[in-house]
Amino acid sequence: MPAAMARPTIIIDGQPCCTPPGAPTVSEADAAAYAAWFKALADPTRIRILNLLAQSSEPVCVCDITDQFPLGQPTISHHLKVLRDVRFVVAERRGTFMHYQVNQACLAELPEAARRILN
Amino acid sequence: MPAAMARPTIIIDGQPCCTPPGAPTVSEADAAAYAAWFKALADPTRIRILNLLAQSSEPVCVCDITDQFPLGQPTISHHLKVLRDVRFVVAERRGTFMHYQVNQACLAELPEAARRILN
DNA sequence: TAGATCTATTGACGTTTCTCAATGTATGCG
DNA sequence: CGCATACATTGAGAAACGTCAATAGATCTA
Repeated sequence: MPAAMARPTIIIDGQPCCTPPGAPTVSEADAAAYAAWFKALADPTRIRILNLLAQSSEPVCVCDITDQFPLGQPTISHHLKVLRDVRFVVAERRGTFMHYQVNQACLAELPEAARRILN
Repeated sequence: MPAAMARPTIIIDGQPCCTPPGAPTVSEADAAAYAAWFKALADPTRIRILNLLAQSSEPVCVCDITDQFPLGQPTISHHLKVLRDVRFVVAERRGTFMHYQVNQACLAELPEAARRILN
């Protein structure tokens, strides 16, 4: 609130500044965790990688993902690591191939997070 | 897909590499737009600012927001601008005060975006 | 008009992010 | 074993981000 005066005395246009809000209900730790989730989604390529994986009923190998983007294999591998770190995708080996698929369970927690933030 | 061989001939552990996925259904433009939304949420402070605003039935002035965080006023102002730019919050003047509130309509589009990405 | 207050903008600095080229690792095959 | 293939990691460079101090703009009051 404005530091200069005690609150109830501030009147502007017949209205007080505002009733002071309480502290956020989401803790700093939770906010950091949610931000990490959203950060993983904050890149167009990762959005489209998720979209591509979500369309396939079977796990998809890295080379087939790479084929769909004008980016090098290390870059795709980097994005997949970001998505893996927040568990939005899971990987499985088959021979020399790595097969990726979306982790529905983890992504399903997003709306619940949004609800907690906005409640 | 692997460049070295034609697909049907690849057999590893009795399994082909994988059936090639189609292109992403989300366009580059849409992915960029969604990424911009998530980017606005990809910071703990902005998460908590939204959370704070969502708790208040009335619009909240900047000074009352600033009071809740160990950050300077320009930094809070910057975060509010980021949230304004994607319309997650709206602002209104009352005298010298700016009053912010969440834009429920805009935030309500997020689950729909998630559905389109993961469909 | 002059001063005070609230908020926004600018410029700078360090950190993080995205991308690529080069290299490393793991697995399978001959 | 040695080679080939698929993927991961490292390091570097450019761009974007978060933060602050300083300044500017906008509005009210006297």
